[in-house]
Amino acid sequence: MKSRVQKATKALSPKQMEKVFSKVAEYFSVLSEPSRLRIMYAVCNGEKTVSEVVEMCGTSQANVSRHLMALHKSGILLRRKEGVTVYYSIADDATVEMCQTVCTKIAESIH
Amino acid sequence: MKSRVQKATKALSPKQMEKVFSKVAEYFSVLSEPSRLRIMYAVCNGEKTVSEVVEMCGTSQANVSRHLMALHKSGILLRRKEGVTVYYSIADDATVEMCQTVCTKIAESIH
DNA sequence: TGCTTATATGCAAATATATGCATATGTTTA
DNA sequence: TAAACATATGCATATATTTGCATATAAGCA
Repeated sequence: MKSRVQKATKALSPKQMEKVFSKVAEYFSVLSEPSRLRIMYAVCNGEKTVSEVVEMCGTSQANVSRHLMALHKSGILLRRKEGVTVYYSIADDATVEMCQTVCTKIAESIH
Repeated sequence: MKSRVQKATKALSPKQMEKVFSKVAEYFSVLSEPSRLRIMYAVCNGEKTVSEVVEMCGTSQANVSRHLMALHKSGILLRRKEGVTVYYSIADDATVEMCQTVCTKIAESIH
């Protein structure tokens, strides 16, 4: 009997597998920076403007902007422009839930 | 009412939060390389030796060894030595399930 | 002891990534 | 149109990461 992972990927050719691995790696890569996790934490309670995130995170505007853009380009955040202001929000709750699961597990192990 | 993420981290000081973010980032970082995901895929069906993984992945022995070690040090893989041979296996099914969830989502979006 | 096999590691080169600083873009208001 | 404000981006630099190659370590066997 095949494993769950094999089931999930059984229809894929080796070349397609490579593509999946590379995309999945990209996805995790976006979440592999403390600065971006801080930003995720700021945004995960509801839509925020760039300035709001800057204030919440205490990093430079340029940096926050770039990270928000990266999170958006990877599909993790939605981006909405209203006049001069740009709002970012969670695109997919699954990502937040995943982060929360990992955070909780690690937070517990810190005590 | 607080969000789930806030609940999960409400007891933590800013300094502890930083520590959590940095550890979580590290965790995702380990999964953010196609080579390591390939290795995870090779190992996720059951314990494998380094040589077996080398053969399955078609990468150099040095690389596979290093990646396996990284996965082990981050707590994702278990490591068991028997004579000259070293066996690696999944330490925590949660990680594999998470990878599988992400893989499936991305594999679907490839068609 | 010497040889073979399995695994790990040191080092250097190539490549990627994050950051700060300055500045561009684009929108609103006077 | 000019000035003010919000956001994005180009460039240089610092830092980290991956990889290949050679070699170390360590166990088993002749």
